[in-house]
Amino acid sequence: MGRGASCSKEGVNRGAWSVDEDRILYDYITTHGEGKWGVLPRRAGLRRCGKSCRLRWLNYLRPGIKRGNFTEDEEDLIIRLHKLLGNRWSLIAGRLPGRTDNDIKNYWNTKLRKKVKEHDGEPQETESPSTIQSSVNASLGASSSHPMIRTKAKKFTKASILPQKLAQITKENDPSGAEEGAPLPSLQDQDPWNYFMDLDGGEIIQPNSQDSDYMNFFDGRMLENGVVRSGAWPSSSHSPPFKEDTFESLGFSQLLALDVLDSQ
DNA sequence: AATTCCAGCAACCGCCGCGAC
DNA sequence: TGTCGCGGCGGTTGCTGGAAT
Repeated sequence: MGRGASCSKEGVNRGAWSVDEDRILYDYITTHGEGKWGVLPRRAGLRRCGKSCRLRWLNYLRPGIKRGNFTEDEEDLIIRLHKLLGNRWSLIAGRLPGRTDNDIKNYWNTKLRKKVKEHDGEPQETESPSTIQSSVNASLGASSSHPMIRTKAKKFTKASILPQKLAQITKENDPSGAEEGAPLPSLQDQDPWNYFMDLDGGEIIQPNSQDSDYMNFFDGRMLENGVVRSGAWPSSSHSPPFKEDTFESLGFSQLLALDVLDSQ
């Protein structure tokens, strides 16, 4: 393979890691902690580049790594998350404890992609044509000849959701048809995935920006770590439609912002 | 038994964002 | 404000072992 500026020094081992190298790396990190990947190989006495050490640690040596077959639940979760997030492997991995992004990416490429492809090839009986992708495309005015868009998901620890949009989707998902001004129904007894699968990231979830109207609307009262804080809902008569721990129960400690690129 | 094919997986590459200076 | 280095991420490559021929 090619070069790699940070890994091009001569005398650097490449390829599969030996048991000794693993032991050295493991001992060093358990003693000194993660980070400082650039200087780690020299200090640890490894003839590897820092990136390689980081990858080896994160994908193989790190405690708590779950290896072996994926369960059906994990498969299902990956498929759902991939539908929602696309190839944001690190984010998907964050929702599957013990699984690494590389692991999930490989599993997707070798098994799930085919599985989903076969499934999608069958006639859709229940699924609405308004998939997430199409809704995003529609919001962008994208033509059908360019079904793929490039998205960039970013992590951020504070997020806001348009309350009007949440009220709308909450109302749409409420079969009883709550009246205007009535308290928003709780999602407690509903499948929260329904909401995530309908989310239009570019519309509901606030992209990274510090000076938008959304910020002003929320008057500085934000979701923190994806959790709606009590009292943060702008309308004093409405409780947040999401339970305090709704996101956390889904495994979401963070929300996502989808920045759509090449949108013109 | 030998060879070819292919799936699975570990590792690498290049790019990008972010913080430090 | 611009530059640089580091860390993180997604795409891709290439090795390995089992299945098929």
